[in-house]
Amino acid sequence: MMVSDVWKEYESNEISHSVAHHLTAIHELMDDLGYARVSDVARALEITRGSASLTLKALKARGLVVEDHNKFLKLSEDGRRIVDSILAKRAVVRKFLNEVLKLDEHQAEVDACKVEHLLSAQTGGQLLHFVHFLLSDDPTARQFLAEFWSKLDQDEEWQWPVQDVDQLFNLESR
Amino acid sequence: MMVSDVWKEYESNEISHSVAHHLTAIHELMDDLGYARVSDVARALEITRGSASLTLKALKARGLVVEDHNKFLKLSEDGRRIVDSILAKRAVVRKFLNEVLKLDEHQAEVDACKVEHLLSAQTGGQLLHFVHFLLSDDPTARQFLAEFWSKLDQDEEWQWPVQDVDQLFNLESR
DNA sequence: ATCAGTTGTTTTATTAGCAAAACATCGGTT
DNA sequence: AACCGATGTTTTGCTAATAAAACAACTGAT
Repeated sequence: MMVSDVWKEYESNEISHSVAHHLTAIHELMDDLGYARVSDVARALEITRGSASLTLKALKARGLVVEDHNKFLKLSEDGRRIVDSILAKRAVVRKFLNEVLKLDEHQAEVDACKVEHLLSAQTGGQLLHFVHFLLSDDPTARQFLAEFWSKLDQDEEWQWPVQDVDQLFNLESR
Repeated sequence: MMVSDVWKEYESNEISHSVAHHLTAIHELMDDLGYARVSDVARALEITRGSASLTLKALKARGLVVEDHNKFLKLSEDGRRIVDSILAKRAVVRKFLNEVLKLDEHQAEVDACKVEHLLSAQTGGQLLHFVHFLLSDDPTARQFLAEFWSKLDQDEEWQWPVQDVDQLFNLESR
């Protein structure tokens, strides 16, 4: 497959990492404080008020954030839907990394946070399906996980990156 | 968990999406053409020669790319290791998305391309373990996949994003 | 030998995202 | 009334990554 067709879709993503976190910050501030102003967002993200002011101005222009009569911020309907999808993806990725792949909580959180805004809705949905079944009471799922984890313990000396991924997977050479 | 601790690690990533693709472009051009010049990289990535020239100059300064006596580019030892780890992560993510979660090949390629440079080595390694076992001949793995896929077929009307992720996973509300 | 095409670089400009600093405003204290 | 602190905005400057355009150098064909 040609690379050039695919790689530019990264930039064409409508929700950048920064935007994703400005929006989720508003969401969490509403939960925690009951309100969210420019300064609160700036504090939550540990950036200056000036930076937050500019980014949030753009988000108001895009209709994702609305401003109260007294400078209080709120997510619009569109903004709320975006935050919901991002938090859902973050939750399912974090759960998969931590509870299935057994990565420590911090690493799972960091990696989930990095990819949450990049995964397609399809990918998020399928992953949710997968993790839900995998961590369910289904005996086949239980047995599979038990065997996987026991194999993990055996192979603890295993190192990344590998040279033989292609051989391992029998990948076509493109 | 506090968000502010985590979200800034995104920018602190030493390998940006752009850098990842400049490096892998050189790798693939060496395979396909036997050589890689600035113009070849620019063509492969569909950017201007000027842009490629500047980015590659920075990569030479970082020691990831070395230049021949006659403007021919090559990956350094460090550059080669980075490309290896990126391609390995891309391959395993693509395989997981396509062959396990049953996303179509294009979607799997796009999503893998987006996250390949962001995943930690640990995450890549664990995912490789997981996918390797999941797609092996092990009867438990086979049975698990068969049951998962049959459930997928049953739930085809399923929609993303969901409102009940928390309920589904019994997530703490932070 | 000239002319055309390719190549590589540099300069200028743009966008996103940040910091830093200056500025204005508002609210409460004294 | 004067002051202080918090808030919000704007301006300036920075970096990464791009485009566009100008320029220089090399190559090959006629």
